[in-house]
Amino acid sequence: MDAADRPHHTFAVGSTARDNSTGREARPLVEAQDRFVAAWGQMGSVWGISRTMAEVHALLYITGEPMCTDDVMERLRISRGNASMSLRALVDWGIVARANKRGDRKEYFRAEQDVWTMARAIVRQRIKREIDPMLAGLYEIRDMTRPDAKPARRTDRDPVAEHHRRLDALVDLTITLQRASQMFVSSKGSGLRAAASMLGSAVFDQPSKGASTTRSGPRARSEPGGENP
Amino acid sequence: MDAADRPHHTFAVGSTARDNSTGREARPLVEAQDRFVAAWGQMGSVWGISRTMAEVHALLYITGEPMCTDDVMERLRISRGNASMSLRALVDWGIVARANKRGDRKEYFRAEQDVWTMARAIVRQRIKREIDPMLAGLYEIRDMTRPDAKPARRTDRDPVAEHHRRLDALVDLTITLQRASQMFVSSKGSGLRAAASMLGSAVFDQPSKGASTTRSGPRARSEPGGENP
DNA sequence: TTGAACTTTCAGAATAAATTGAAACACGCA
DNA sequence: TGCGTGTTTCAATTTATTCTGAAAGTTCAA
Repeated sequence: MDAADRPHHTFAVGSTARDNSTGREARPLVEAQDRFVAAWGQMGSVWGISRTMAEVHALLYITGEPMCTDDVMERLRISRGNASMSLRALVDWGIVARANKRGDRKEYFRAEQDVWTMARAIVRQRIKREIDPMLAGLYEIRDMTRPDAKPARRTDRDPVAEHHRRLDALVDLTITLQRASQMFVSSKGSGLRAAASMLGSAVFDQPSKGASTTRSGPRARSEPGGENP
Repeated sequence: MDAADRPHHTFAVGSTARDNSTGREARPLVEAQDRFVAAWGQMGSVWGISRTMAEVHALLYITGEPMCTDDVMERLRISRGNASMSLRALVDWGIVARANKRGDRKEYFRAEQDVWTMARAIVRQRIKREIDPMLAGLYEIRDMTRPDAKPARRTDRDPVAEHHRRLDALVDLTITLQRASQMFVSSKGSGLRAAASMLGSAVFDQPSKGASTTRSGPRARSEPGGENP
């Protein structure tokens, strides 16, 4: 189940085999581009953005050319509305920029070409859209039950206390993830790689007992582990 | 639009307010649990697993109790089939374990209670299901076009060369992500946090100018086992 | 081997999400 | 102002995903 899934994309190439400095390699190149577009689209649907939006991004990235709405519509065979929405969303995410060609009133769009900059923009958005709200939710839920003034009849097996402990553990995990991500976002160059190669395989780990539950305070930093696929 | 979305879950509590050592705090506790279940379910759909699967996991985690299929069905008001599938998937992911109660033929399930262990299991699966296949795909696509023996008429503006450069940059990013994730997976304790606090804020980044694109050769260690989600 | 107690499967139904296309909307210019 | 060009919106529709529930499958004790 790869590219064979959406035949209309995979082969939508035909007429689009446009001019290349050397006309020669054109067809295979375009086919490879389409394959990439399809693959990236799949990936997109796995990480929660619409398949089309990911495809539009893939197209802009892999060709490197600024394109206007019509170019995208034609190449991807999608409707004007869809193309417009997807482009706008990509601009919102900060991985595609508007660009104007002089003497042409149309708006063109070009994808960020540096993959690390792109990755940072994506992580930034995910912090904002996923991590932050999750954290807010966890706090709110935790506060639905009072820690219960009296430390429970018998100290053992207090369900509410355990419930709080579990939420706190999750809060702790989430905060760490948030900080690590923020650090990556504010890094320069290929931040993650530098960080990763620094840590010998040995450095990881530490006991880690009592989770920190308190809302703020400077702490961890590192790579977005498996965070943002 | 928070919990108000799915009224049937948010209020499915009624009869379920079961015995707690102290019957007192029961209702608020159960409500907080349901709220957590709903929140975690939302999150799940963002990261590509089904809402129900995430809800089942949330329930098992937040109660800390081993539960059988019927318990889950009743509490979440879902069908037997759905409960069964979700539980199995969670076991596959390695974040829920089967457990048996003596003198009871039913199968019980309990969620991993250590959040870091849980996070590692999740990252492990995502490497396998998302990163590895993506990497395999990128290599395959890159190989669709030959690097073109002759170094191009004019050295500048060779579309195929640029195409390769872009794919290589992505490969590089993906491999780094893969390695960082693998490192997290094989860490102990609260790996990420420990690692994070090690690196001063300064270490990040490195010039990384012309994108270290030359990766080529080594096929990385993906597991193109052909299988995907 | 039989059958009660559980679990898994899967076709169809229900639900959710993405897409289209045409109308409404901006903008700059003669 | 009125017009041509280009962009955005959104109700209706199409497509994809998830859920149900009953039937089929397992397992084990007797």
